[in-house]
Amino acid sequence: MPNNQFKKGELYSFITGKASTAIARRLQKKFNSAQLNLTIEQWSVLYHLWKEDGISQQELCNATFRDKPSITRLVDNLEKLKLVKRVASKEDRRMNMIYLTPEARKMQEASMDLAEETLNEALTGVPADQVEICKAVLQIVYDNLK
Amino acid sequence: MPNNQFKKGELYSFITGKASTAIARRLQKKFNSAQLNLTIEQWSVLYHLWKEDGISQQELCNATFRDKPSITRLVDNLEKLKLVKRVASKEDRRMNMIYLTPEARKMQEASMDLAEETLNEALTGVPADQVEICKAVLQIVYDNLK
DNA sequence: TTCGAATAGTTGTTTAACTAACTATATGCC
DNA sequence: GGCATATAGTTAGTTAAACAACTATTCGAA
Repeated sequence: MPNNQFKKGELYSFITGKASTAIARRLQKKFNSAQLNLTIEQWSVLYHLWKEDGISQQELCNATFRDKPSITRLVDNLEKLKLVKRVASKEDRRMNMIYLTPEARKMQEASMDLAEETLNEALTGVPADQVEICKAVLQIVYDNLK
Repeated sequence: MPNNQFKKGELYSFITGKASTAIARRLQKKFNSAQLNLTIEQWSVLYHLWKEDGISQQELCNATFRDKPSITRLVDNLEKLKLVKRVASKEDRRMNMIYLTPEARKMQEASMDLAEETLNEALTGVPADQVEICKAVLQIVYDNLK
């Protein structure tokens, strides 16, 4: 049952997601200024590996909401940068387990600090309770469409 | 002055914008099913031209939050699809004024209906006042980073 | 009036998303 | 055991975003 909250005139910015692209753009510039040679997409993969590495590409697909070809290419590029290694699983030879290199571990703190800084800039002037509501709405939207 | 609303553990989904990509993906599938041979990015350009055509590429850049090369290529592809025409301005020969073709005008209603339907699906179960708060927050975020 | 700066748009390069088609390995059923 | 099916990952092709470098036209100030 549609709830018809949207009129045709206001569809645009919700669909095009200009806020999140602006955040990503700002963070990318901070990475460049800090000589962190990383794209936001590569960072988003490392983000999950910093929490736990030695996971399969399929698990990275689920964590980052990307399809398999996208992860194949991101891991390709991260491997070229010597930030991760593919290791064939012994239990299931179809799987590549992805491990961080020491260089990648060194980048965690600086890049997370820049991400936190970016979000604080983005959310300046927004009351904390509205941020919470916004996060909840975006989660519901994602779940509705999954 | 940062307001430190974010802990490091919850940065991810705000930056990666998974909700808006899910919406765009859903809408793209509806376009494909309806034989509307359009990408979401092409649609986002037509969206502004339906409101007013005969505008310059620069004006399309501002309206769609894209840079000039992106609009050049989107207009290239829309021209190949015979949905728009570039017409050199008589007052300022640097400018291309972009006009819709009759075929493009025919696509307005069906595509806007699908966009509205997609948003209603996305926002099922979200109270209207929370949608308003979320829209306001995303607008502030965009303005903060602009 | 002319020359430097600003503006409008294009082209080339890299990275990435998505789809479809593909290979290789594993699983499960007969 | 052998074959159909599912799963993990790769490759190819198209579209798009971001950035830098470029051309052409216009504007503005000495």
